[in-house]
Amino acid sequence: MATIADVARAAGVSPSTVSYVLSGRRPISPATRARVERSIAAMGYRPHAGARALASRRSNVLALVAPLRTDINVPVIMRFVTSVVTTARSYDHDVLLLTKDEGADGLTRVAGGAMVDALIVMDIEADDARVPVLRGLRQPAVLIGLPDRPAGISCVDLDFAATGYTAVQHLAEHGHRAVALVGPPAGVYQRGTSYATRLRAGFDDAVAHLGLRRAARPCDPTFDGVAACIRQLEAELPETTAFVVHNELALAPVLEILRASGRRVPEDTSVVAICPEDVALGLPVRLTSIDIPAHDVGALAVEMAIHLLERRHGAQTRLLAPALTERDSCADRIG
Amino acid sequence: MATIADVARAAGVSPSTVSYVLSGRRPISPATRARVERSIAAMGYRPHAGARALASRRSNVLALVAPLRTDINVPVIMRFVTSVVTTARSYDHDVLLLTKDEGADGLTRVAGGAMVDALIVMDIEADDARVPVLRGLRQPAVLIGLPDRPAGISCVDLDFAATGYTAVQHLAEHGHRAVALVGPPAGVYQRGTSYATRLRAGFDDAVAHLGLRRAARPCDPTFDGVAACIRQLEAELPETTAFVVHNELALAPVLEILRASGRRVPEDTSVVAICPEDVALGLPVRLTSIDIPAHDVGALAVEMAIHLLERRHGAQTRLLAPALTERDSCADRIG
DNA sequence: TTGAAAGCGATACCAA
DNA sequence: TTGGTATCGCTTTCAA
Repeated sequence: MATIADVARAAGVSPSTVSYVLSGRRPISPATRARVERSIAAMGYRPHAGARALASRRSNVLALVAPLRTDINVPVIMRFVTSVVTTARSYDHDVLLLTKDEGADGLTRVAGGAMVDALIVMDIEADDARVPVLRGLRQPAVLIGLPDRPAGISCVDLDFAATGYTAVQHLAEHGHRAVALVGPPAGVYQRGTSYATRLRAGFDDAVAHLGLRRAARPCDPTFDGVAACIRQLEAELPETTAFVVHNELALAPVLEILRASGRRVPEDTSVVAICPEDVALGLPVRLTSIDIPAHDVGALAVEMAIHLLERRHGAQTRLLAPALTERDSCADRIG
Repeated sequence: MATIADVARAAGVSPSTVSYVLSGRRPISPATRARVERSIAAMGYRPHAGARALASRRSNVLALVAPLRTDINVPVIMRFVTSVVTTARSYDHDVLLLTKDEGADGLTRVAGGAMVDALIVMDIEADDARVPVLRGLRQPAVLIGLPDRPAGISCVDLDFAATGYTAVQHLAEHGHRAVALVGPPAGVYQRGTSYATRLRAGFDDAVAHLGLRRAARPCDPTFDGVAACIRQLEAELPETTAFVVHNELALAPVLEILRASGRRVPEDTSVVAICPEDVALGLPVRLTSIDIPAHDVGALAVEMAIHLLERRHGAQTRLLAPALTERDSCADRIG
């Protein structure tokens, strides 16, 4: 493989000049630049990433820790990952993918070995053991999610509390007085994954402030699981006229079960979903929904990481405001 | 950060001894080893990945190129990714994730810069422009999928031709004489993604050999898309009594549409799915299915890459035999 | 505007 | 069984 010295020789300049042509960190005369660039192209030269990382103390790689489980919410995860990878590339970084299962050790491994310049960590739990570890690292970190004590670490996420509030408010404005929440699977709550509890808190707040009645349950995203969930919700609150569904995989079964039991959406029962837009559009009824802006959140996470690296700012928390889109699953409650 | 020299000094040995303790590439006396390991632990020493890559000509990173689009087949992709990442870790490698959108340039970039020791590439098209590029790289590559001309490159995949054949054969054994194929979205065929055409070929082979009639169509995985697809299939072959569905996202709509039009599964209409096991189990009817063994394929791809690196063998193609699991969506055709 | 050379932090060869 | 050290390929400071 050609090295920087080979290129320099071929161009009749010193290695440092080649380096500066590549980095643009000092002015180069047009003539020299042209000769160097021609040699680079002719030899198909690529800087050795390891050598570069060693000398510059920058790997140009971001770590992304994703919950690679098959049991939940896969399409949304994939959207975050896609957004992070493509945005990272636009900042000249690559992405090293770790699973959440590696836990804190994985973080110290890739950070300690200087494999990565910064870390982006998804699926943050309320009392996440990884947060103190991240605080101790040399590299900056951005959390996608919100732990109980985010001090000193950057976070970015949808504002799930506002999302829960907004969903209920919308239903209240349509005259609904009794609303039921179909939540994520029980495991999500048990792990303390904070988006679930935050949404629930906003939901409860709105119910209280607006003087409604409510029922709320976690929900397994299988057909039987959804059926059981709805049965329990209606046993608890028989006058329910609207559902807030915060569980992407449960959406199709919810619609199917309502239909099978003779309740039309939206004429008899209203539904507000919290899910990505294309999911809301891909079901038999076009769902009124609050988007999970995975693309924006992922891109913002990368930008924050890059800015942290450039010391453009310190740790900060950014919660994106929810946006509700009215479609065909919500109607006025008559009478 | 502590370096190997710091550790050596603290342990009263030379840097090379520390290196050999870490790599196990030469015998070390128990006493020395203990002292070194104690220093390593005490100082929290981690070898610098870049320095190591520079000196050893090994990054211990695998590139994984995945189709990070949101429009198709997301959960299966995620399974491949998960399997590759976890298996790579078991061979002491990390995974750099690239999107298919980066194309051949992405491959030459990470390979040319020696960021990775080997590449694993998903979603291979019949005449994939990346294959000749991979052939020219210094690093070995493993394709998940099967191009038209795989010479010189390792491939691993489910045997989709055998899968299509098996699905039809199973239906024929149950007395079905007219079968319809609900395929992947048209885009998948247009891109020439080979699994789609290979399955289709096996499907057609079986139909011919067993003397059946058939219709086959691509299918958009939205509710409306599936409805249109089924309508067209039945217009083309009104006597259809069974569906082979090679489109994960279409499964729920297919069942719903059949049910809505008064056809019971399996009493009136049989369905064989090609999909991951948990998808087959998560629908209102437990589906008779042929598993897409994403976990096995991903793990095998990593193992092949590692063996290629160790020069344990040369390029080879491995197609995994399909396994059909009978569940509740297939019944004998009476009369 | 450019060059020379000192690191960066490992590995692995050559000696002992 | 261990040590010394050249080497990997680049960045960046210091000089010119």
